[in-house]
Parts: sequence; C-alpha cells; structure tokens
Amino acid sequence: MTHEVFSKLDLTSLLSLSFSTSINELHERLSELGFGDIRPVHGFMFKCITPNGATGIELAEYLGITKQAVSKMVDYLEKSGYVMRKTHPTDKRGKIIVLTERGWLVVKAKEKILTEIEQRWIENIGTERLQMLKEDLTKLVYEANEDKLPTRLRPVW
Amino acid sequence: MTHEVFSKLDLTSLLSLSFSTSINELHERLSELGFGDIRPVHGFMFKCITPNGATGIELAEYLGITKQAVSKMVDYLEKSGYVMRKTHPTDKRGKIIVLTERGWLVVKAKEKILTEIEQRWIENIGTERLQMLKEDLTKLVYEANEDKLPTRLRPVW
DNA sequence: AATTATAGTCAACTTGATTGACTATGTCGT
DNA sequence: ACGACATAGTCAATCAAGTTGACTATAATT
Repeated sequence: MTHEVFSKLDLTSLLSLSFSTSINELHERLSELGFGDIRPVHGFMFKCITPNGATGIELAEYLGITKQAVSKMVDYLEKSGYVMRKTHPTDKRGKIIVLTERGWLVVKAKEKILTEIEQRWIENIGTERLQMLKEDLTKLVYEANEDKLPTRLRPVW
Repeated sequence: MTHEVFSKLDLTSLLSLSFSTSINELHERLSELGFGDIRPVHGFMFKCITPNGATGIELAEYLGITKQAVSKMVDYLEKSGYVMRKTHPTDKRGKIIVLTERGWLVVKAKEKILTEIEQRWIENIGTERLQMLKEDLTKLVYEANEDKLPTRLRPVW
C-alpha cells in the first residue's frame, strides 16, 4: 500500500488501521517480554481493574461483553496467574477481581511500551500535533457519548 | 464517563473508542435505511470490491481473514442480494466478486453518512483540525507499514 | 511434459462469545 | 419484618465467525 492509497482511506478505515497498528506493535513487544498469552482485551481489562479491583459487572460494561464472557476470561487469566478473585467487601454475592504481581507487570510493561510508541509518533508528527490528535479524538468520543449509553471498548466487526 | 475520564484514556483505548463510536453510528444509520443485515466488515469488503470487483484472495488479504471465511461471507452477501460471483476473465480457477445494484446503494449510503459524521466532527473541532487529524493518522499508519506486511483492517481483540 | 503452486470450495473443528436458568444475596415496598 | 422483585456470578448449552486441512481444477514453472 502506497502513501497515496493510505491517504484515500475513509475515516473508519483510518481509525481501524491506526488501532490495529498500535495494538499489534504493543502485543509483539509484550510477547517478547514473556506475555505472549495476553490478548488486547486482557490489557483493557487490567486497566479497568487498576488500582483497586473491579467487579464482574463493571468489567462486562467496560469491555462490552456479557458477564459470563468476563467470568470465562477471568477463569483463564486466573489460571495463567494474572488476576485473582476476592470476595466483595460489602456484597456477599459479589467478587472483586484484582491483579496479581504478574498482572501488575503487564500493566507497567504496557504503559512503558505505549510511551515508547507515542515517543516515536512524536518524532514523526511532532509533540503539538500528537497532543492535538489526542485532544480531538477525546473531544469527539466525549461528544458522541454524552447523552447516550457509553460506547463499549470492544470494536465491532 | 466524564470528560475527565476520557482525557485520561491511553492511545489504544482512544483509537478503539473512536472507531467504535463512528462505526456504531454508521451502522445505526444504515439500519434505518433498510441495511440492518450489514456488518462493518461488509462495508469494508464493498469498499475493496469497488469499482471493478475483487478476487477472494484479494478480499482475504485486505480484510485479514482466511479465504474460506471470505467464501462464507460472500455466500451470505450473495444470498442477501449485495454481491455476485462472476467467472474470472483470465483465470479459470478464479472468481470475481462484484457488487449488485443493492450493494452499490450501501456504498453510496456509507459515503454519505460518513460525510455527515465528518461534517459534525468539523463543527466540533474545525476543518483544519480534522484535516490534521486525518493527515497525522495517515502518516502514522503509513510509517508503521512501509517495511512490513500490511496491517489488516480487522481489529484484533 | 512433468512438477509445483494456486484459487476456491468443502467439511470439520475451534474460539470466543451469548443465552437462559439457577442460587444466594440485596433492595424495595408495604 | 416480610414478601416480592432485582441482581451478581456461575453453569451448561448454544451460536457466530472464524480457522484448518483436504480436495479439484487450473496456472505457472522447470
């Protein structure tokens, strides 16, 4: 694909490719660090869990999947040593999912790698332009969500 | 989610939410026009098909799925009246997938709706800023792909 | 002409989700 | 305080959308 081809992409293709590009690089790097069993949704889940844990319902809403899907995912991540279930402090029905030490390592690694990706983006388009890009996307997402149910993170396809 | 919450989102969350926001609105609008059986991947497939058709292999590469998945998708879209298979002009093994009249209606509708979404984004952040946003994303995606296999449209999750 | 590669389809399988039911617990209205 | 209703999380079954490997007909290569 030449630059000319890219410049003719519509908005949704541009956003999808931008997302795929950054998330692919992130997970290649995480793999190199020994976190090859982490999928993008796991990284987003860990973000929601920090710093104090989250309930299954909170994770389901945040990620845009059902509570049963969250339950299965937590089963898998618990078995892989990234999260733990704890009893809810005030609701006996509930569980709080928290990160293990290994889970925190993923969160730190992700932050570091994303900082490096952004650094390279800054070298490409400049600090001010990246700042504006993020401000504008934030504004547009905020506006689109201010009187609706929040858009779920999970990209529909 | 308050504006403060949005402004703390990392890059990958921002891009995912931006994509979801725009693609959700697009498909709500397409649904209103009677194209409720179209998924985002179909819209991208139609884009790849225009104007002269595409082979199964081309569609698979463009969308980031296997040729069998494309075959099944084309089965479905053929049955729904959006595409047709034609024999390849020069390769007897091959098929060319082309759009029907109804398929072209979807392409036109998508273009119109995306123009309207962009128009509203212009009202929000200004013509110049949207222009810069698109230029910057184009630049970043292009740079990330110039010496690699192309990033596939399909967002990994 | 023989060998190797490819396009598309087939059937079977896998993955990651959803659905509806269930139990234990929490909330609300009287 | 109690009964009715709602909810959190789990269970088993199911489904959608993909992948895999095999296959045939055709194309390309040697």
